[in-house]
Amino acid sequence: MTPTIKDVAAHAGFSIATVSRAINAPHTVNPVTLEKVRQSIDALNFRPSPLGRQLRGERSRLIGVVLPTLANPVFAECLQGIDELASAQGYRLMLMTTQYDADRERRAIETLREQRVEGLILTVADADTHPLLDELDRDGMLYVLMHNDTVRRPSVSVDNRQAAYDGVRMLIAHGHRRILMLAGTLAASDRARLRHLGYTQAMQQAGLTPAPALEIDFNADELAPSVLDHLTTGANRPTALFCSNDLLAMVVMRGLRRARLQLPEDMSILGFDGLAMGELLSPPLASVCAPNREIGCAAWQRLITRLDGTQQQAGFKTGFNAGFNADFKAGFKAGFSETLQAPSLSLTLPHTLREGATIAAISDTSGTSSNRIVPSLA
Amino acid sequence: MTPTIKDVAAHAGFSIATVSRAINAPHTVNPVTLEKVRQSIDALNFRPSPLGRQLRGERSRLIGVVLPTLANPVFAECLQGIDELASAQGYRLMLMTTQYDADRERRAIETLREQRVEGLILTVADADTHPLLDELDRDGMLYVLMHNDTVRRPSVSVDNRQAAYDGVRMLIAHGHRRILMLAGTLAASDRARLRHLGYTQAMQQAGLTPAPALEIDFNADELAPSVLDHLTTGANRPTALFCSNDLLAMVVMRGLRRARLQLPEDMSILGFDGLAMGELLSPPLASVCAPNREIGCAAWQRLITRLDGTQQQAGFKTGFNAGFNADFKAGFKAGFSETLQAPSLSLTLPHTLREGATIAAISDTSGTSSNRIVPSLA
DNA sequence: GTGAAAGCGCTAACAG
DNA sequence: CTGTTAGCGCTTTCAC
Repeated sequence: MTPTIKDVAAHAGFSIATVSRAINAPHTVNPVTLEKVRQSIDALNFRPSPLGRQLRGERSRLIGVVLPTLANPVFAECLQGIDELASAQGYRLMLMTTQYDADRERRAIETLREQRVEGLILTVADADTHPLLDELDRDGMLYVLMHNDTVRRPSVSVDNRQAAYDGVRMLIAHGHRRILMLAGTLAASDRARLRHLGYTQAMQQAGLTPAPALEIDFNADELAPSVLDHLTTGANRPTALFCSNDLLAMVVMRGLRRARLQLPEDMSILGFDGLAMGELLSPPLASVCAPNREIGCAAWQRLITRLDGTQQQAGFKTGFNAGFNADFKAGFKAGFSETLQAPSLSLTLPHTLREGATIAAISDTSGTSSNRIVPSLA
Repeated sequence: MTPTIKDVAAHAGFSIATVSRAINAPHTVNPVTLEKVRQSIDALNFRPSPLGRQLRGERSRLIGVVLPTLANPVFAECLQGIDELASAQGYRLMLMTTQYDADRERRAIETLREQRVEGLILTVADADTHPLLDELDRDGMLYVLMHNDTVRRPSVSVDNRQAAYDGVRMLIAHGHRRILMLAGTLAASDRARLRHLGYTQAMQQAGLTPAPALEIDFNADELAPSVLDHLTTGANRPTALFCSNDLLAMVVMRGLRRARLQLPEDMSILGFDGLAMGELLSPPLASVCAPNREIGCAAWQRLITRLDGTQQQAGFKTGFNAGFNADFKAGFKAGFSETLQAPSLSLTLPHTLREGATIAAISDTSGTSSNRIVPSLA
C-alpha cells in the first residue's frame, strides 16, 4: 500500500536512518545522498506517517473541537476563526458536534482524547457543573471553552449578563415597557441563564416587571398557537421580544409575519449573537453581538499559549510561568478586558449592540399604536 | 504523562497482552482477571491510544473532509449531514477549509493523507481539471466529491445545469425577459459554469438573449457603484437576477435595498442553494434548492460503501464487486436517480424550486411597471 | 556521513 | 487462560 520509510531506503540504497535524516535534518547528510533519497521519495510518492512520529513521542499537532451544532452559524463563525489560525500554524483540527447532548459531549471528549489531541476547544451546555471538565483539569488535559460564560474555567466569551442587560436597556430606551424574553430549548445552558438574568436586572432597574423566559421550540416549522396567542393578544401583550439568539429571532419573526404582524411596527425584536447574516435580513436584525470569529481566535490563542507553556515547562527550557505570562500579554495586546484577579481563567470579549431596524420606538406608554392586523408582504 | 497499556499491566499485575485482550476480546479472558484489569484501567484512567492500533495496521476510522469555507452555510449544512452519519458509525472527521484556494486544497489533501485518513469527502473549485484528484485515483485513495458536478469522478451533487435551467424557466414563466445572472468570484468553479450554461439554455430556448455572468465581489460591504448602475439604470436594465448562490443573493438584496429599490417590485431575485435560512428571510428568498444535508449524507454513504468494498476485497472475504453492488443498491434504495451507465461515478440528487416571494410577476412586456424609486423600510 | 538498534503503544501469532 | 515476542513507521542515540 502506502510506501514507508523502508521502501524509500531500499529504493535509494541507504538505511532508514539516513532517509529520516534527509527529511528531518537535511544539512546533516551528504548532498549527493540527499539528492538520491529525495528522488526516491518523489518516485515512490512517499509521505512520512505522522503516526510513527507521534508514537515516537512527538507532538500530534492535533486539536479537538467540540461544538453543539453547525446549523447555528454562531458556531460556524467561531470555527472559522479557529480554523484560520490552526491551519496557519500547522495544526490540524478534529471536529465533533454534540447537538447539546451531554452524552455526546462525553463521547466526543473521550474520542478526541483517545486520538491524543494536544488540547481541546469546546462549547458545552453547562460549564460549571460539568464533571468531564473536572476530569480534564485533573488529568492536565488543556482546554479552553468558547461562549461558556464562567469564571471557574478557562474560557472566552462575552459577558452574557451584561450584554443582555445592555440590550434590554436599549429596548427600554426606545420606550418599550412590556418586554418578553424568548429562549430556545437550551434554556438549561449557562449563557441562556445569564442572559435572562441580565434581562431581569434591566427590567427591574427600570421599574418594570420581568417575566420568566418563554421557551420556544426551535425546530418547529411554526410557532405554537399558544405562544402566538401569548405574544399577540390581550392588553398586556409585549411590544418587544428579546430572543436568546439570532436564529430564534429569525424563526419568531417568520412566525409573527405569518400571523400578519408588521415588523417592527407591531412588535420589536432583539436578537443575541450578532450573526453576520442578520445584517443581510430585511429589516436588518437588531442584535446583541458577540465577536464570534474573534472568540474562536482568542480561544485558539489561549490554548496554544498554554500548550507552549507546558511544552516549555516539560523541556525545562524556560521559567515556570511563561505560559501564563505570554497568555496575559497576548490578551492585553488584543485589547481584551481581563478581570484583575490575574491570571484570570476567563477572558471576556466586548460585545456590541447592533441597532437594527427590527426595533421600533414607542411613544405611547400604552405600548402600541393599535391592534390592527395588516397583511404583510409575504 | 498519559498512561499506557504497560502501566495498566504493571498496575494489574498482568502482561500487556492480557490487558489488550481484556479490552479487545473480553470474553477470552478470565472474569476475575478481567475485573482486575478493568479496575486498573479505571484507576489510571487509561485510554488505548489509536496511534498504536493504527500503526499496527488497523483501520484509522478517520475520514478527511475538505471544504471551501464554513462561512457559507451550504457547506455547514453538508458537514452536518456527514457528521451525523460519521459519529453514528464510529468514525472521526478531520476538517480542513481551503477558501477556494488551489494551494490550500493541495495542502489539505496532503495533510489529511499523512494522517492516514481512510477516505476523503471534498468540495473543490474545479473537479475536472484537478491534478490532485488524479493522484488520489492513481494511489487508490478513496474519495467522494460533493457539489462538484462531474461525471468523471465519484461525486454527489444536483444537476447544476438542469437546476439553473429550471430556475430561469421559472423566472421566464413569471414574465421576465431581461434576466441577468450574477456570480461570485468563484466564477472559475465547475458548478458556476454549469449554472451559467443552464441559464443560457433557458434564455435561448425562450428566444431571449443571455448575457455573460456579472461577477460580484462577495465580501464587499456594498455593491460596486458600477454594478448598481448596471442593474438599475437604462431601459434595458434587468427585471430579474439569477444569483449563483443564496449568500450572494442576500448580499445583492441588501445592496438593492440600500439603493432604495423595492423587492420584489423593482427587481426579482432568484438564488441557488436553498439555504435553510433563506426561508426565514422576508420576503422568503426564492431559490433553486439543493438538498445539502442529503448531499453530505449520500457522499458519506458512497465513501463508506466503497471503503467496505475495498476492505472486504483486501480480506478476500467476498466477491470483487461487492463494493460497487452495495453502492448501487444503497443509491437505488434512497431514491437517487443514477445514470444508467452503471455503476456510475456521479450521483445526481434531485433539486427543487422554492418559489419565494422575491419573485414578482411581470405583466407588461416592457418588463417593469416604472422606474419609481420608493424608500424602503430600512 | 552513515548504519544498527532501541523504543514509542499496541495487536496478534504462537507457546505454554 | 496467560505470557512472550515480533513488528507496525518513525526518530534518535551510539557506534563506525
